[in-house]
Formats: sequence, C-alpha cells, structure tokens
Amino acid sequence: MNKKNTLDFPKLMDRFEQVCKTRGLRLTHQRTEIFRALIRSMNHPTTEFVFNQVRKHLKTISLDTVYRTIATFEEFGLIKRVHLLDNTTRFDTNLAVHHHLVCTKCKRIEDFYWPDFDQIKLPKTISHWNKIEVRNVVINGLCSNCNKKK
Amino acid sequence: MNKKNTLDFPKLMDRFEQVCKTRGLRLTHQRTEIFRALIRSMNHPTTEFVFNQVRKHLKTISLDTVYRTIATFEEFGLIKRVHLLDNTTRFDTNLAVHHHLVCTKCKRIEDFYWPDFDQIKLPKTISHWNKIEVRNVVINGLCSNCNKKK
DNA sequence: CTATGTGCAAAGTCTTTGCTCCATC
DNA sequence: GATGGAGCAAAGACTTTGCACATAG
Repeated sequence: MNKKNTLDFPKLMDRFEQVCKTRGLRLTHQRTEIFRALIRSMNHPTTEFVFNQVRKHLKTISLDTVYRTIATFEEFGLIKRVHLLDNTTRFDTNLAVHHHLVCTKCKRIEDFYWPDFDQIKLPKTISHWNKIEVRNVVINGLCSNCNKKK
Repeated sequence: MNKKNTLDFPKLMDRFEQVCKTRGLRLTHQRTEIFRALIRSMNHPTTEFVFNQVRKHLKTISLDTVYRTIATFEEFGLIKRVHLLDNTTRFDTNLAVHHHLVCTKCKRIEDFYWPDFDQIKLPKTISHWNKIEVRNVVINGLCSNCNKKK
C-alpha cells in the first residue's frame, strides 16, 4: 500500500472493472473514461477538471454525467472526496492511508505518508468518541516550488 | 489558550472591538451582532445559521451582509473557515490550536486538544515543504450521542 | 460631512434532478 | 429485450456583485 500502487494504472483499471462486475454496475464507456481520468490526474482533480479530461476522448460527455458517476464511484468506495480548500470539491484516488499537504500559496495538494502518526494513541479526552474510522492530518505550508519563487 | 477562553464572551467581544478600532473597521450594529452570533454558536456554524441567529435581534439583516461581514472577519483573523464536511462552509471562532472530530452519522463537529500531537516531529519525507503554518488533525467517528442510539 | 458599510436585487457558480432515449448485460 | 445509465435542459442551492441609501467616525 504505497504510492507506487496508485500509479499502476492497469491494475487500478482491473480493480475498477472488478468492482463494477461484482457490484452490478454496468461498465459503460463513460464510466471507464471518467475513472481513467480520475486516476491519471494526480493532483486531486475537481469535477470540472475530470469533465475536461474526459471530453478530450469522449466529445459527447455531459457534466452531469460526471457528477453522477463520481458520486457513484464514491458510494462504491472507488474514490474519496476531500475537503481541503475553499469549497472546491476534489477527489482522491489514493485509497491508502495517507495525509495531505496544502500549499498556502498555489493551493497545490500533495499526499504524504506518516506511519508514526498513524500509530500514536489518540488523547484520552476524546475517548467518548467511538468507531474512529479515519484520522487525517492536513498540513498547510509552502510547497517547494512556491518556496523557491519567494 | 484553552476551551474556557473561547467561552468568555465579554472578553471576546472586547477583543473584537479592539480589532475593529485598531484596524479601522467601523463598529456597526450588524457586525457586532454577527460576531456575537458566531462566538455563541459553538458548533461551527454555517452562514445560514448565523444569518438566522442574527435575524432574531436584527430583523432587517440581509444574507449578503452576513457573507460580506464573515469574509471581513476572516480577513482580519477574527474567525477561521473550516472545510470538514461536504462543502458546507463552516466557521470556527476558536483560534487556539486545536483539532476536529467529525461524527460520521450526525455530522457534528467537536473541537479537541492534542498537545502531544502538536509537538511531534513531521516526517522527513516532507522536508521539502516550508513555513508550515498549521497542522490539523481531523478524526471521523461516532460521537457519544450517535453511539448510544446505535 | 465623508467614506465605509448595508440592503436590495440580480447575476454567477456549482450541483442536482426529471425525463426521454440509448446501450449494456 | 429489459433495465440501468447518459444526455439534455431546467431548476436548486449557495455565494458574489453593482448600485443607491444609510450611518459611524
């Protein structure tokens, strides 16, 4: 479960087709192209971005299909929605446990891994909360590009 | 800098008036009421919620004034915008370093403090990022209410 | 008195929905 | 062939903006 896996496109496409097959989702041209666009756009794409990517190959795609399809993918656990910036919905195809860096200047989002954090105990003060599913860290700072420029 | 402070309304109102005075912001009735509504609504209110609260005391308040005023407050560092749930913009008046619990069922947001986390070193893998300003943890789970019900 | 801030209305975004036709299984 | 999915258009939700009047300093 590391970054390499997220770049193994054929494997991800296989998994996608498997999920569709086993869960009764029809394997349409549109879904395939949308999923492909999602996994190829590393930088946590917006719906609009995915739409534009898909349109390059599928001229007749409509924006609402992208919305609907992405919602379906989310529901079936193929992607995740992330809320990191001012209300631009973005998606994450990296399903491994990871965290996010957000550049305060260019708004770039980068994934990072932090096993040490993943293992530390939560504070006692929140023991009244149960079934902790996800614990994510968001870090705001300057990415290397923006830091150079400055 | 702890939870108690965030509940000290008079002190917070004083600070608000100070900031307005020193930074040349006119102290209008609307701004005062909006700020009051913000600090009194503990649960990370939405713009709509603030609007409704203020309207109880100020019948003529308009929604766009709330939007504009909140943007001003944010700009002047009086509140912070949080992105934790499906694109409902919410605000945080707790300016102390803290983290968030988000209930996966009722969507409630709760603050928590985690000094141990605040002090641990970031992984070496992200040393190419600079000027880390904020490091926040978001934890998803079941709040005590929802856990009881289930 | 002056310039900032508010209210109103209108326009922008972004997202969802109803319906008909199409394509996958 | 049957049914789930796509495309179209329209409506909804949320947010921003231009302008004229009001009000804090």
